[in-house]
Amino acid sequence: MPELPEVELVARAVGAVVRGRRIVRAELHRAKLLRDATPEDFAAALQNATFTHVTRRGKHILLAFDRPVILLVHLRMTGRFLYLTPEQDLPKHTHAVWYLDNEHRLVFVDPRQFGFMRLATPDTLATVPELTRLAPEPLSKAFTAKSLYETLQRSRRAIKEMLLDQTRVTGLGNIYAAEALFLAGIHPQTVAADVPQSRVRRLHRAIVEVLNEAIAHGSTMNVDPQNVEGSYYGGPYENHWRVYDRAGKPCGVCTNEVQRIVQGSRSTYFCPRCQRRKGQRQK
DNA sequence: ACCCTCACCTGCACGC
DNA sequence: TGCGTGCAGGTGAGGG
Repeated sequence: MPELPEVELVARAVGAVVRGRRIVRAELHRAKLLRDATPEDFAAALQNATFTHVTRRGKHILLAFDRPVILLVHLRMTGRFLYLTPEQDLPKHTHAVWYLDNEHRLVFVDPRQFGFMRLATPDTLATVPELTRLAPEPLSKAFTAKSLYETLQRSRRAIKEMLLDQTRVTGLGNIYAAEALFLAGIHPQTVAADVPQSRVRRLHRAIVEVLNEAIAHGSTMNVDPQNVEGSYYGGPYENHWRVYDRAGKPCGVCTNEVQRIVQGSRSTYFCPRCQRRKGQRQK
């Protein structure tokens, strides 16, 4: 679910409420949530630890403490953090609970149970399997038009599928991959290696733009950990997408109908006029 | 090494 | 109202 911008906003929102808080007790209610460790390990590693900072790598959230422990969390499709007042009941699908020293609880809920956590240390973080193969952060200097071009040149896969591959480009998901391709005017089924360098430069700019735009527009309400029922994409900024989930609706640029196709068993949305295939010509 | 499909789960919107 | 169907924002294992 959440893609890089939402994960970034969740990390900031969680950090804002837990930084400096000590964990009185930590409970893992669903053992399988934690890879390679038990609920007992989880409780022992975090009891009496104080949160120091919350960061992000790709779509992973990294919780750091005043001891050499890093808790890595991936929300996948439906994982959420909530910050509960003492009066609030544990929501359905609560899989982890951190009892804080201010009587509040941080909880992790995940109806589809796709999310996961892993215990690491600052020293072993670089060797954590989920992180080792990730491409550079798209909002860092390491992500350049040149590096993107070189990556795309090495593959005959469709450009849209390449953008979803976290080992090639990190942070994009189904929504922002579609949005970036629209901004760059690239047909999603174009073979990655066939995208000319000038278009890749535009794509690079588009990726940075859609990610930054989403972070800037992300309403606090959407990611407020106290907003138990909230959706990452709901609220006042819902449906601001240019093509995603707009099949049959007019493109905002040319008024043609946005199309939905299936790639790798996932929906892709695009404007057939603004995103023509190489060799396709306007009628 | 690359590329493809399916599996992992629950919830929701839709049509009958 | 109730039930079946298809679909959902993300990977990762296992096959060719």
